[in-house]
Amino acid sequence: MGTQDRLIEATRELLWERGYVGTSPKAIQQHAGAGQGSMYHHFTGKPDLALAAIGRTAEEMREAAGRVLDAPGSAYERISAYLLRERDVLRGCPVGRLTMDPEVIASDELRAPVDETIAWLRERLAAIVREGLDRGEFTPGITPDDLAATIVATVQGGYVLARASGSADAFDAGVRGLLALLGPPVEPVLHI
Amino acid sequence: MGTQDRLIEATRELLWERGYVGTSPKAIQQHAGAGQGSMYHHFTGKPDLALAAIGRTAEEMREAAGRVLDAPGSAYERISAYLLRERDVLRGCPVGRLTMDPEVIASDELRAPVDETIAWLRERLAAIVREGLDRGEFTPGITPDDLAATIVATVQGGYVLARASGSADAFDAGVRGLLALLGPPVEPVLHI
DNA sequence: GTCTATATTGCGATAGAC
DNA sequence: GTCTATCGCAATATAGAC
Repeated sequence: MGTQDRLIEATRELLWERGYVGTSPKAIQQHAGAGQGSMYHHFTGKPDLALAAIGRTAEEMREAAGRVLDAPGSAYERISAYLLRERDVLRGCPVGRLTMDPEVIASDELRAPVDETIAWLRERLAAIVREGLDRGEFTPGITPDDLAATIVATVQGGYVLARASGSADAFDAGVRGLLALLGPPVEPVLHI
Repeated sequence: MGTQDRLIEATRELLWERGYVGTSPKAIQQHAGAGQGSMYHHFTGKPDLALAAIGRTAEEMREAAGRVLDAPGSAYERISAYLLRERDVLRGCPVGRLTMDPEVIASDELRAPVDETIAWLRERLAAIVREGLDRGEFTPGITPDDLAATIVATVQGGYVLARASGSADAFDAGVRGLLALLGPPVEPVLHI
């Protein structure tokens, strides 16, 4: 891994842990084992470096979520797999946490990858809900876009509850509550 | 309003807007119209001031939520009123946003009021869900503590979606999705 | 209680040698 | 490409006059 990569990786870690306003160039350099000159050679400054880091994190998140959502199974099973997927709950979501950062929100450039990632996730889940509705898995009257927003919000809010209480239990409780409302999964009618 | 009060109010605003790591003593003094000496006379330093500010915000939030949750009506109606209560969606939750702050989470003193407020809210909602279950408003099999966590998570996560997209619509969508799963409210059996 | 002065450290970046 | 030197400014206080 080259110096440039190490700088990006260090920035990703620190943005996840401390956010944008809480992350200093010096801290990044120390984590990356790189000097000042090195950092300012590869990047124009902190915003440029953050943009590269956020972009990489967003891409990784889409890949990880995509793997779960693309797996075979009923709509309920795939949503359930997404909700129950392994997570570092107490660390929170490396993308979602950036929405609480005033400087990220103030910058269209930095906010864009955050917005796009969450929008992508909502659309992906809405499509799965639509499939489930077509197959009679969910009670009719459900609006796919709304339910998709609820699913993503439950996850993002679950991190808040977990970090407030200092325990991952709160996240799990929120997920169980949502799954209980969604299920138990109705056996689909077999079209033989 | 005395200088001490103005300092606390300024800190509350800035903590809400920028979080703990993003809020400097100098910014607090400027917002409060107070000098350095004044601030360090009334408070021992930034953590002390933040503690006073967070305490007041937490108290205010419990009062506001309590007013909605204590109103008369069915469990569904009270939960619905809580979810639909007026909010400054794009500003986020002044208590929940603190969970993303590394220095708040690292300090037991600063985290305590955050933890207690969210725990109080979850317990309050769980009690209402229990009432609703007793009256047959919800499908049996629902676990009150879990559903309470889902409700709070939907709100907290709704802020994340809204801030990511730059629009309150995402928050509303998440709430609609949850209400659709919870309802439509079944007419309770009348015990005449 | 509030003010100004001062101190130390870190932030965020530029310059120029190697 | 990486290093050290330097810069101007802000963070987070302390000291002591008024």
